[in-house]
Amino acid sequence: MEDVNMTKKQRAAAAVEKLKQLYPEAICSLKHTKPYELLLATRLSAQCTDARVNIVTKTLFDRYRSMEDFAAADVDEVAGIIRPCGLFKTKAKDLVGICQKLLLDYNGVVPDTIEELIKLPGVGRKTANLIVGDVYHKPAVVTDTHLIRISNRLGLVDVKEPRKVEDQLRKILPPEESNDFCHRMVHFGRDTCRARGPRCGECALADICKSAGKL
DNA sequence: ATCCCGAGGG
DNA sequence: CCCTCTGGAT
Repeated sequence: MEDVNMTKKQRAAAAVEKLKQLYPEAICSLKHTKPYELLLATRLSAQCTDARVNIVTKTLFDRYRSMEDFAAADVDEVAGIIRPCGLFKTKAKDLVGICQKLLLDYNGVVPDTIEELIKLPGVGRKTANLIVGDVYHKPAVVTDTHLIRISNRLGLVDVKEPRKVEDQLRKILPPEESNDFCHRMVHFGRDTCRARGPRCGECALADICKSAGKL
């Protein structure tokens, strides 16, 4: 059974190892060929499955082949293409605005810090962390809905606000492990530790989980 | 009905 | 803190 005396750091270390076994490769499931494409795909992923984002970006990245193409794009036309992803008016404005600002203020290079990335329209800390981690291979904590839910269930954190979850996880995760850990948590959340109906009976982390058998 | 790898504005 | 943006899958 779960050891109630485990510290959060010990629990985190155990979760890191178990998830490595479950998901040897920590894959980002958003298809892309360039950093700015990953940035746009991540913006599209809000309230939308990655599978659908990948269907839409296949058409989108074929229609607009460069940052310059996006910067000059008609927002309504972009909105028409990305409609199935939801929130399409805001997202369309953001995609065009992101590329315009990248060209104007960053010489067409996607910035490598959270502080600069969140200055781009529609880019918050979740998206910024994903870019910092996946493109620049720096320590990142990608606080998507899965990470927040599972971190609370496991007992790694005791807060819901994305910013606080990020800060608490930074304190207990080895920096070199945090990015892959976040990717694995997403897969774990889809497969086992689901929002509703978590499959505790077949969960490999039940023995280190604060909520095992209580959901 | 509720959820999906959110962000911005009030 | 709250609300809104939004379509699609379950």
